Amino acid sequence: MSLPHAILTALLERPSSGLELTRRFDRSIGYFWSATHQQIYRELGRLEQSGYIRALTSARPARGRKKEYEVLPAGREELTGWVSGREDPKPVRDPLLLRMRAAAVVGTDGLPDELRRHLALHERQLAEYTDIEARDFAAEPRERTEASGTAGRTEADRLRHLVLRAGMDLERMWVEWLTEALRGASAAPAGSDGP
Amino acid sequence: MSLPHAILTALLERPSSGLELTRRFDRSIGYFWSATHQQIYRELGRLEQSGYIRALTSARPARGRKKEYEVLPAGREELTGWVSGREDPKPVRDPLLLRMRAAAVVGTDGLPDELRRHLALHERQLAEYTDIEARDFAAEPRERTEASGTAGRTEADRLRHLVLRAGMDLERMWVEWLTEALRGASAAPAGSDGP
DNA sequence: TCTGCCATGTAATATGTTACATGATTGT
DNA sequence: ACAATCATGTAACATATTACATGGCAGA
Repeated sequence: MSLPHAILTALLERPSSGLELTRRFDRSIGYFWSATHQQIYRELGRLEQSGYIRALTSARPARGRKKEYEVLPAGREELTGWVSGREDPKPVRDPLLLRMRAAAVVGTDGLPDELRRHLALHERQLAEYTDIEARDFAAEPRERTEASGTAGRTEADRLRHLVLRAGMDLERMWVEWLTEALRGASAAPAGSDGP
Repeated sequence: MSLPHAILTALLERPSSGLELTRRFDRSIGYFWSATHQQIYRELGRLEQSGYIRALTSARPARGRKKEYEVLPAGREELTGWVSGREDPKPVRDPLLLRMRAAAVVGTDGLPDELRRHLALHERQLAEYTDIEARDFAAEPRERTEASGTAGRTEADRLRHLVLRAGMDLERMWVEWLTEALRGASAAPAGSDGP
């Protein structure tokens, strides 16, 4: 049940239309919660029906017309409740790990290439995050000098920075793990599960 | 499309009934690919219809009767092809990160407790993996001395060990990240997003 | 025979993915 | 007029989750 809350968060940060939301789910928000435009439109309809959000701009429900949404008080309450609630971390579900386990049974044919490919992808993602950090969180969290605006903004920045750091830590973890995995693989490139 | 391959892998490692598979998906395999018994039974039916697996034991299709499955050659081929194919890593999708981003907007009320709870869970999971490693992969991968059986078994062990290491690395990453997140949170325990 | 557990399954719902359809706007 | 693009949507399907139903078997 996270998609509606992801949308509420995005709309609180800035009221948007469906397509604008879709674009943001391809960038900042999408770095830790992805969604397609079909999901977003469907969910916008539900959120509106539940009284959590409201459409601005025009009373015409025309098809090709831009429709902006904003969050209503009930939506903000719902989100606040969700943030403070409990939700266990979901168990890992990673197809690549599954494929390695399968390779232990049917042989590693073609796997090393795939590992190299994934390594490159994760390195690229890490580089992207590093750029974002340099741009959006340049200095280290200074100890809240009087020059840094309201205390609220500082705390919000700390949280957003933490989220980005999690993304970076994850990418780094995969880069290191894949590097280690390939170190052993190069010695035995082909399938070698015996007869 | 990973669940059928997870099941094929599990059945190749050892022919099993649906319930036995369910149990294994709660332990070893479940550490990187979880599934409920409903998913498993449904998928077993499909795999049988596709000619990838076959039911052993008895011709009686009775309801409460145990039914063991084994993988057919076509199933092994399907799995081999999947291992060597391409599949991009899925973008991260983590509710906790989403909640932190939401907390940056609506306040961090109740979050630190939840972070502590997650920290404890990840520490426990890491400890469990550490136990498994000590039990199943005690010695470091010796350089394939003549005493270590067939070369194939050694390679398979290396792969299984790598998968476990990925799980450990992930847990460690979360433990460190949550610890860091909590270091800053204790100073400002309540919601503080300002007016 | 009753209780508890093993084992397999159905049904309903929620969520996510893929392909396609339709109208509006802008530039040529 | 036409093409390209913006913008919102429908439909069909695939996958995952939750709750419940049914039968078999073993022991008190």
